[in-house]
Amino acid sequence: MTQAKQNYHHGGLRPALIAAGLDLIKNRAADDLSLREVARHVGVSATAIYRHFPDKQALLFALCEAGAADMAALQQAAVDKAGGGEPGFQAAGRAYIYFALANPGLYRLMMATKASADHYDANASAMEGPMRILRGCVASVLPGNASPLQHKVTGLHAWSMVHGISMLMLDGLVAPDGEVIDALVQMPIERSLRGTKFPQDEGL
Amino acid sequence: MTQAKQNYHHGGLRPALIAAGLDLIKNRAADDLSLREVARHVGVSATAIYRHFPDKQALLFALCEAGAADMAALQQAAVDKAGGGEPGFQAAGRAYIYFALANPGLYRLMMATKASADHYDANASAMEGPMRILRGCVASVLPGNASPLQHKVTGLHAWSMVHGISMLMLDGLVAPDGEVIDALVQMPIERSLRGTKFPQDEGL
DNA sequence: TGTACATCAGTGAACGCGCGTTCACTGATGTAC
DNA sequence: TGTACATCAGTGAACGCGCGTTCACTGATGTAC
Repeated sequence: MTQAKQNYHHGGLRPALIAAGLDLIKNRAADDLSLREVARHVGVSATAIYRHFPDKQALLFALCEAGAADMAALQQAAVDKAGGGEPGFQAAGRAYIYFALANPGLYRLMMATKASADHYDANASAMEGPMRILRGCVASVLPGNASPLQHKVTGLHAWSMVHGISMLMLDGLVAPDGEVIDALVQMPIERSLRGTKFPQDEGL
Repeated sequence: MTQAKQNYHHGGLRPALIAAGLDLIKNRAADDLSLREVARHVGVSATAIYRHFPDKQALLFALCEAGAADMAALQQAAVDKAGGGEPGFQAAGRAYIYFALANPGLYRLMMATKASADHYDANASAMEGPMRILRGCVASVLPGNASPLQHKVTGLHAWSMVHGISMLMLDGLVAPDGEVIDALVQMPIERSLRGTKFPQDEGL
């Protein structure tokens, strides 16, 4: 019986590290995560990580990508199940918030990690997936002749609101409450249905 | 000429420490701040701090209180200048966002420091001042017969939105833009003017 | 006004901690002949 | 199929860092007589 003296992973260490990182940070209150902790969790020496990631930032960025992919998938499923349109927009908002509430540390990390650190193209944000879904929802709800500014403001209205309420709840400043969440996620929709022009459009 | 061998502060070290802490953290990108750093900035040994604060959390909490007082004062001035009512509500929202953008590290600290740490009454949040102003604005804009739920949702709509857009801009996910800010801060007002009932009120 | 003394507000050295990262290494794998 | 060897994926020791906090201390202040 040969006892391996080295923890050989056959090239599968990278996914194992990512899985461990997600495991550790998901339900954490903060977005703190140390390399050594991840290595310990996998049962590997800390320095082994450097075979698969150039540095800590790279590992964290990989976690962000995995988190954003999860989130986007959940949102897309919610939109599809709701049948798109206004109910789809609401469902996407709810999915966003509930993802954040269910994955405090990971969500914080995703928002805190400047889309690029110093290693990546600044234009390639990990949040690209959720953002594309948001744009789709906005488009499905605004009238066909809506201006780019209307698209932009409606999207930011929705994003800032779901992000804001998620953070307030995660930080313990607002008690989590499904009724409140339901009421909030329809705000951008009500707004869009009125078709009001923005002040700028009226020259105010 | 007697050279003092000890940096004696005549009981004024505490305010000096708070001022130094604010000075250091205000324009920082993150909410990191070390005791030793504050002490260095004041020109005092790190351990001197323990004469005035039981521990680091206490110093940080003092910074939060000072920051929240600043913010509330700016908001109140904005409301007064705008003459209250709807313009006052908008002005308070703008003041909130611009405070956050102008004081990144401090604002983050204020929101991250769980209103209480382990040293304080969990009910006494440092954000009490700004929250009171928000409630006043909501009341001045809603009809007299508005339900408590309407007050709650309108307030949370506004708070989550200004908090959300502030964080998105601070985190570099959305480019700071006065036009967008102007458009967003009037969302809760437009909503309130419609006087629509909430789904729950209609039994939906 | 001068002096003795209690109290208070600083000091520097030290503790123990965990971190990210580097280094020279060793053992495992897979490939060419 | 067996062997020599290049490559690759791990290892443990060590570096230097800054941190929050404790400790026994000393020098400054203010007060009672």
